[in-house]
Amino acid sequence: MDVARLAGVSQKTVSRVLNDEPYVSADVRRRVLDAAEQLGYRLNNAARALASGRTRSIGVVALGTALHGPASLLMGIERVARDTGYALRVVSTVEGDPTGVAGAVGSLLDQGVDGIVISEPIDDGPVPVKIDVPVLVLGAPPSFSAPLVLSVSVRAHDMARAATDHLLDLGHATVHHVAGPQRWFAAKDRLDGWRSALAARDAAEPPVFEGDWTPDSGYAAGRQLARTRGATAVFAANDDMAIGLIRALTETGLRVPEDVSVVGFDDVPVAAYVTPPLTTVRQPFDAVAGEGLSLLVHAIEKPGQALPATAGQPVDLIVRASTAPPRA
Amino acid sequence: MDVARLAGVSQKTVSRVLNDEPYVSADVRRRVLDAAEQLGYRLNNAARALASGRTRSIGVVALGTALHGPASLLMGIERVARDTGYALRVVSTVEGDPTGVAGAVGSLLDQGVDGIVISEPIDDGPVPVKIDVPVLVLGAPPSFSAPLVLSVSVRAHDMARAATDHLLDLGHATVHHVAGPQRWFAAKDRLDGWRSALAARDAAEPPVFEGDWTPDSGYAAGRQLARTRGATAVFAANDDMAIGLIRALTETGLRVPEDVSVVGFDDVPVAAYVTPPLTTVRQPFDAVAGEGLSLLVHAIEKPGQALPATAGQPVDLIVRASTAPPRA
DNA sequence: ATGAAAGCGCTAACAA
DNA sequence: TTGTTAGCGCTTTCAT
Repeated sequence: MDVARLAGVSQKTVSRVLNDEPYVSADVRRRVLDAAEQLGYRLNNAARALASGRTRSIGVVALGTALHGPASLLMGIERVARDTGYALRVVSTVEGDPTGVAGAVGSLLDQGVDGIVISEPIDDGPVPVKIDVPVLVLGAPPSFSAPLVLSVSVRAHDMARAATDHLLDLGHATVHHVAGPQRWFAAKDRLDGWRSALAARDAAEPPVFEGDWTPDSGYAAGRQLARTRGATAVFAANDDMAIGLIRALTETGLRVPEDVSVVGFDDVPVAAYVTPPLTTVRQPFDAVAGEGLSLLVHAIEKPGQALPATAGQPVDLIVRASTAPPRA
Repeated sequence: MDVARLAGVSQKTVSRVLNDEPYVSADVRRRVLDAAEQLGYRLNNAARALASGRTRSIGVVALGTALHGPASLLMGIERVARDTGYALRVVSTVEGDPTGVAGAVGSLLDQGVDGIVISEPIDDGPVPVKIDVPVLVLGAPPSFSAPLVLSVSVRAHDMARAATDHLLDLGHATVHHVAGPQRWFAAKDRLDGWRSALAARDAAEPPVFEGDWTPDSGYAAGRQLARTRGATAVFAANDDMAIGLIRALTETGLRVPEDVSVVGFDDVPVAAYVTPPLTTVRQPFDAVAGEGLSLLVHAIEKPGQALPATAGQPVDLIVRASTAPPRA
C-alpha cells in the first residue's frame, strides 16, 4: 500500500497507527501519520468491515414523518451515535408499506449494522426476521427475536397520567381524551395513562376521540366536543391536536380555559406562544436517546456483560394558561 | 459457499441470481432462491462494496434540528433514496462543531458513499475536503470541489418575494422582516427575496430583525415592532417566529390583521389553526427532495451523461386570515 | 515493536 | 448459460 511504502513500514503497521493500537513507536507513528496526511489517505470502510466483521454503524428504523417527537428523537440518536463513534444508517417505515418494520429491519441487516434502534414503532404485528445484532426499542414494548433486546421508555404513560391528574386536581369532574392513532404505541401509552388516572379517582371515562396527530383531527374532535354537555377538560395526545382543538372550541364560542381546559403533549416550540399558551408535558427526547444508545453501544462492545443501570427520566409537566379550575 | 453447494451451482451463479443478472435459467434461479431462503442467506454488503467499488448508499449531511423544514426535507430524501434502491447514511452538523460541513462530509467519505446530499447547509465557510463522488446541494449555492456538484433550489427567494408582494398588493406602504439567522442560506434567501420585492416597488426598507427560527425570537421581535410607528405589515422567515410575533403584538394590544398583517413561511401543520390562521408560503420539500435525488442518482449511475431537465417548483402562497389591507 | 501471510465474501474479467 | 480465477483493501494470526 502506498502509505506503507512512503512511510517505509509494513501495511500492518499503518493499520496499527490508524487504529490507535498499542506497540507503535512514536517515531513510526509520526511517519505514518504524515504519509497518510500527505496522500489524503482514508481507510476503506468496506474492507475493514469485511475483514473485521464489524461495521461500526448503527441502523435506525424511523417513522417517516417530520412530526416533532419522532424527528427530535432521530436527531438525538444521531448526536449520540456520532459521539460514540458509530455511523448512522436510517430507514423509515412508510405508511402503506406492507413489510413495515420487518422490511426496514431486513434492509438494515442487508446493509450490515452492529446494532439496531427501533424508534417509536407503530404496531405492525410480529416482525418475522432473524435479527443477529442487539436491538434497542425506544418507546414501545420489545417484541423481536434477537440476541439481546433493550428497551428504553419515554414514560409516556406516566406523563399522560400526570397531565390528567393535573386537570383532575384542578377540580374537573372528568377529563376527555383526544387520542393519537392507536396503532402507535406512543398513542396507546398516553391513552392508558389517561385511563389509569381516571380510574384512580373513580372518574367517569368519556368516549375517546381518535385523531391522527394532525391539528385537523384535533379540530374535528373539538367540533364534536363543543356539542358534548359537561365537557370541561380535555387532554390531547399531542400539541398539534390540542391547538386544532382549541381553535374549534374558540370558534364555537367556548373559551379556553374559562369554559374548557386543554392539556397537550410534547411541548413543541410554539406551545408557549399560541393563544392561550398551552399547558403540556415535555418529553425528554435527548435523554432517552442518550440513555438508550449508551445501552446499545455497551451491548455491542461488551456482549454478555451486565448492562449499566439507567436513571429514568423525570416527568415534566409545564403548566401554562390553557388550564384552570372549572367554573362554579 | 453454502448456498452454492446446496443449490448445486457455482458461487458466481448464486451471485448472478441474487443480483438479477441475465443469463440464468429459470430452473437454476429457482434452486438458488430456494437454497438462499432456506439458509436465511443475505449478501454481505461489505464484501460487495469492496469487490464492486460501489456502496449503494447515499450520505446526507443534515442539520441537527427537528425544525419542520429540515426534518421534512430529510424524510423526503429518505423516501426517494429508498425508492431508488439506495441506503441512507446520515450525519448532522452540530452547532458548536468547528469542523462543520467539512467534518460531516469527511465522515461520510470515510464510511464510503456513492453520492452526498448536503441539505440546507448553513454558511460555514469553504469546505476543504477532496470529495470524489457527486454532490447534491439542496437549497444553497454549490461551493465544493467535487467531480460533479448539482444543486436544486427550494426557490426561497421567489417565495419570500411572493409573500412580500402579497402584503404590498394589499396596500401596505412597506413590509418589515423578521429574518432567520443569516448564517443559514435559507434565511439569507428569504431576506433577499423580501428586499427585492421592496426594491421593485420603491418601498422603504425598514431595519431587519434577525431571529433564530424560534417563536421566542419572533416574540422578541414583536415586542420591538409594537413600539415601531407605522409598522403595518411583517413578513417572518418562518411560521414559528410568526406565531411568536403575533403573540407579542396581541399582548401589546395590537390586533392581527386589523392593525398589523403577518405572513409566515413553511406552512407548518398548525399554521391554519393558530389565531388568526396564518397566511404563509408552503415549501415543496418532497418535490425538491425527489427532483434532487433523481439528479444525484442519475449522476451516480450514468456518469458523464447529460442530466435530465427538471421541472422547477411552483410558488405556493397560502392566504389565510393574518393578512388584510392596512386601516385607512 | 514490527512484519509476513492468509483470507474475510463478494464481483470482474475471462473462459468454456 | 455456467464456471474459474483473481483480486478488492483491510484485519487477523502468527512469527520474529
